[in-house]
Amino acid sequence: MPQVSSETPVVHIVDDDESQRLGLDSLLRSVGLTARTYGTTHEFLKADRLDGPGCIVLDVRLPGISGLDFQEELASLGIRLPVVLMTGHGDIPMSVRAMKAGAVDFLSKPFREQDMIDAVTLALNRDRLRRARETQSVAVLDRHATLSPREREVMALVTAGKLNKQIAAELGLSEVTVKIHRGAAMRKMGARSLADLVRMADALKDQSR
Amino acid sequence: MPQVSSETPVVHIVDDDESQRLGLDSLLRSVGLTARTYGTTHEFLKADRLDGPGCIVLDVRLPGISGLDFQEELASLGIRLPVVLMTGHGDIPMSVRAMKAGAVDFLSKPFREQDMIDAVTLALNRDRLRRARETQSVAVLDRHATLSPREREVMALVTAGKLNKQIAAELGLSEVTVKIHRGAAMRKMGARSLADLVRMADALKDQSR
DNA sequence: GTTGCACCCATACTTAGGTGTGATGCGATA
DNA sequence: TATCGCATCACACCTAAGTATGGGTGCAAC
Repeated sequence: MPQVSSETPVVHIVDDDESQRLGLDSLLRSVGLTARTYGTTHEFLKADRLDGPGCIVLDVRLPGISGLDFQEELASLGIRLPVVLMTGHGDIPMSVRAMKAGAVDFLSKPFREQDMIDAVTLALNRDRLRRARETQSVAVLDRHATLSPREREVMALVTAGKLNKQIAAELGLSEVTVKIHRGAAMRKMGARSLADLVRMADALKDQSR
Repeated sequence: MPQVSSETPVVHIVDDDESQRLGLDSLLRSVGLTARTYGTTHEFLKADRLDGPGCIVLDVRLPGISGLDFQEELASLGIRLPVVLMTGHGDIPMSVRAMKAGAVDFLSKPFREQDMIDAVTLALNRDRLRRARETQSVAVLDRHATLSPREREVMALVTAGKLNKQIAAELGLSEVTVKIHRGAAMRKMGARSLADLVRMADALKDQSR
């Protein structure tokens, strides 16, 4: 039996039809993937490890809420797992809406098993990529949070390409003080060069967008 | 009559049905947009100003080639105008394929006029954004092309955060020489600070990807 | 063969960046 | 109240960066 560490990606299957759930579950297990099944979105949201690696396979027709609406709700909840949608009674506007909202794929039932496996594989890859980027920039964000307000201010101006002298004038400080804050920013951010710091500053901007 | 300068975005309509073409043309004109119509992809590809701002409204069923295939062909031809697809006999897999390939929207005929207008507006906005980014990084690319091989080499190491001393050692040069190349790179690239240069170097990397 | 360009370097000098010592004041918290 | 983090600055010192002067080579185009 494969070990399920917190690093093992989980495929979350949300479908109100139990036989569909079981079928999908065994399909994904047959290719070595780990799956969890849920009959409702509520049940899914109560589950843990939603912040771990994985993806979601979501039926469009669910009790109480449309899978499409739920897809948008996930975003506002900060759950950024890639979503694969499936439906038995879909139409083109539905699929277009789903894809616009960032779905990895939109499969009509009955689908070919290989199509589902491909979609899930793609979704997991996309998640892995996002996570890799995320861990990098979260580390930067954490370090940036340890800066004092002044240090942040100086860092912003330094990475904007200003000279210590100009920064001092702009903030009404002496040049020495700027150098001190600048040095502290470099140290706290773990930047080994100005180029490093510039890239971190840009990563912070991307983060906030 | 509105003036059509090279800055006016053009909506390229590709549809083999003439009445459809005319209808779309007048719809778009009614909201102040400039449109061109084509009965075949061939006719479209012979047109000029395909590198100007605009977007493409493409019927899926075309003589000789599927609109979906043509969408992919456009990419390989380097034509990066956003594409809005429409069809009278579409299905979900078609729409999903189109959206995966980057289509702005996929409309089933008959569509609501407002939906087409919205799609085209979105497409034009997307094009405007891409163009703005593009002109920036193309300018950087041009300037980078004026650097001598050594200057490029030094720029790469500088923007990697290395000290002149380290660069000199790595390239087997004296530190003065490195400074000269470095200064030349800054001048030719139009960088007013090291931070500037670092961002340009990163833009170059993005470009190549 | 001269002209132009890329490339290289030494010396000398100026400005910018970085650090350490030592000191002051402020506000929050233990 | 004492201590800690933050912010501030002066003085001194060192390294790094940038520029100018002046000179050298090799290569390719005209």
